[in-house]
Order: sequence, then structure tokens, then C-alpha cells
Amino acid sequence: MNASAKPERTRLSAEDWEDAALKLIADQGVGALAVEALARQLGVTKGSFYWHFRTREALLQASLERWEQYGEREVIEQIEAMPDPRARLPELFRRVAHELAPHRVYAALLKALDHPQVVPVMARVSQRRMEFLTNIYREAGLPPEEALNRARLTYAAYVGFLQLNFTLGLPRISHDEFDAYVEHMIRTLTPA
Amino acid sequence: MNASAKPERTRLSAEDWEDAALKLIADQGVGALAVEALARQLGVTKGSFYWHFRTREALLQASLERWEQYGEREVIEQIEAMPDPRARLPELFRRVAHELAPHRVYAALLKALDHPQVVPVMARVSQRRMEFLTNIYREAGLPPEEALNRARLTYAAYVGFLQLNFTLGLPRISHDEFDAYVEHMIRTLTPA
DNA sequence: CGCGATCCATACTCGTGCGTATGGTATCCG
DNA sequence: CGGATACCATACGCACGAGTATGGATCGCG
Repeated sequence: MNASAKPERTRLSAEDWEDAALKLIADQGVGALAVEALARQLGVTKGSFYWHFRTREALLQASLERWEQYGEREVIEQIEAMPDPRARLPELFRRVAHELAPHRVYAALLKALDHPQVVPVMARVSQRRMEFLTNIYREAGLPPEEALNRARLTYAAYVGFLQLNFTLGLPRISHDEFDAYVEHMIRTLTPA
Repeated sequence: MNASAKPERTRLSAEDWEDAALKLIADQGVGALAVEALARQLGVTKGSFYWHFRTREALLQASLERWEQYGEREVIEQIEAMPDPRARLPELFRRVAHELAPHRVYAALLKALDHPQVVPVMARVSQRRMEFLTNIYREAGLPPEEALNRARLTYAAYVGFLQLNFTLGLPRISHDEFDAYVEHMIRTLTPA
């Protein structure tokens, strides 16, 4: 049934473990990150793990740094490359709304803010995103003060949405209804 | 240092354990809910606990139900008693923003949505609040569709705010700045 | 007073998951 | 082709937290 489904016959590297860890975190949260479970999933045993990493903590650390690195650089750059500043916000909203998969790790880490290791990472990532958002609002015409507060509001709505949907499954919303919601969001959070 | 600071010399009841559990959940999350830790904090040992509850799971269940009961009934009733529908939303916003303490349990449970026991409770509570919010928006003049989406957006902002502040400590915002943020929120999320 | 019910302490068992020790197998390179 | 190095398996020790067993203390009440 759950025998080794992955025919990865090559030896493993540290990066393989980190990727598997991130996948597991996205699926079941940081708390589920256990070395023996990971090993089973990779078709090996703990003996392998402790060759690559000194401890479980080290794996978490490395995985988080790897995740932070990969980042959302593409999205940011693509949005900032758009000529019309007013068009950036709607595009950003729609894009994030329709590509939720990359945000699963962020959502999982959001629920693990009691682990001392994830706090600094999340603080850095969230801070960068907030600054990015604030900039777009300024470029869209909002005065600085206003732009900052609007960015706070928007980002909070994003974070809350992740929680209410991935984990809690509030009355499952239909696809069309979701699109309508996104458009409503654009209308009320975006300067005309 | 942390010796029994509570001079509660009377015997304990199940409710005492539930209250202590909720306090611990609010402070350190559901994951920190351990019977021996709780017992220490109450100045007794496990022997006491297992007289009142069959299992740790039972305590969690009872605590959650107790929390759901206490609820936010007062707030809802007071807001609905206000004569002018337009005045309700700003009042609700300001009130929630300035009395965050009661929301700490909700914030903690938000991060424990992987525990099967908390999901139904949070689903019910969130659903009730959402319906309440939707109603207020309708009474404030928004068409039904619009009211529902606005309630979704507002509630998501609320949830996101809890995450970003209790747990993550984004660049510590000052008191005045926070008030300005709340007013900004009211302006953009509330029908004129 | 005294006795039954209620509440609690002490001392265990048991499962789970991290980390270690040590030996085995595969791979690369001279 | 043989040995050094990289990778992995097996078998442990150990800590920690849930749950159990059993006896002791304390309260209510006739």
C-alpha cells in the first residue's frame, strides 16, 4: 500500500532531505517533521539522515533558509516590471489568488510561530512583502501614511485568508464565487 | 521562583482544570497542553487530573466546549442593540481592536487547526461570526452579495491581524499608529 | 463521632521519537 | 582492481509524557 512509491534509486543529498522536509511541512505542518517519518517517505532509515544533518533542528533550519532563498522573487520582479502602476495591484491580487500552492509553506509556518526557529524567518519574509506592498500602493497614488496602512490591511487579509481556507474549510466556496470575492477585494482595497 | 503562586487551598473541580487549560492554551498554544504541566501550575499532581478526566483529549474537548459556550455573546448583543446600523461597524471595529485579550484563545486555536478536535469548534464559531458580520453589512446598506464578500474580507483581515501581532511581532507598532490603522480600516471597509 | 464518597499523591508501565554506535555497501579514483 | 570516502542499515540508549494502580487524606453528613 504505502511501500516505496518513489523509484529514486540514487543516493540522497542534504538538499533532497530539505525538499522533502518542506513538502512535509506544507502538507502536515512543522510539528509533523519527524526524521523517521521523513526517512520512511524517502525509502531509507535514520542512519542516512544523521549522516547529512547533525540534528533535527539543523534540518529545520536548513529547510527554512532554503525556502526563504527560493522566495517569491519572480513574482515581485514581474509585478514591478509592469509599466502602469495602477495595473499592478489587480494583477498581484489575481495572481496570488489563483496560485495558492506556493503559499502552503507560508501558511504552515504561520501556525508554527511558537517555534523559535521560524520566527525570524517569517519576520524577514513578511517584512519584505509588506514593504513591497507598501511601495506598490505608493506608486498607485496613495500618500505614504495611507499606503502603509493599506498594505497592512491587505496583507492581514491575505494571511487571514490562508488560515481560513487551507486549514479551516469554511463553507466551501465555489470557483465562480471565489472569483467574485477576489474582484470585490480589488474594488475595495485598490485605489480607483 | 515559580512555586505555587496561587493560594487556592480548596479542592479542585473539573471547571478549574478547564479554565487553567484555556489559560495555558491562550499563553502557549494547544501543543503545550500537558497534564503534568497543568498539574504543577495548579499545585497538584496527575493523580488529581485523572480523577476529573478520563484522558487528556477529554480535557481539551471540555475546555473547547466551555470556551465556545462563554462565547462573545455580550459583544454581539450590545452591537445589535445599537439603534443606528451605520454606527455599528465602526463601534465593532474599535471595540475588537482595543480588547484583544479575549481573542487570544481564538488566535491560539487558529494555529491548531490540524488537531481534529478544534476544527469543528472553530468552524462553528467562525461561521457564526461571519453571519453576524454579513448581517451588519446588509443592515448598513450593502446588497446581499456585496455584504457577504465584504464580511469575508473583513473577517480575513481580523484573522490575519491576530496572527501577525500575537505571534509574529511585526515591527512593533506604536499605540497612536495603531489607532490610525484602525481608523484607516474603518474608512476603507465600512460603507460611507 | 465515624463512615462513605470525593479528591489527591506516589510509584510505577508503556509508547514514541531523538540521538548514538557501529558495521555494512556502494561509488569514485588512482 | 583495491582502498578511501560517502552513504546507509541495524540495534541500541535515553528522555519525556500519557495513562494505571493503589493507598492516603479530606470533606460531607447522618
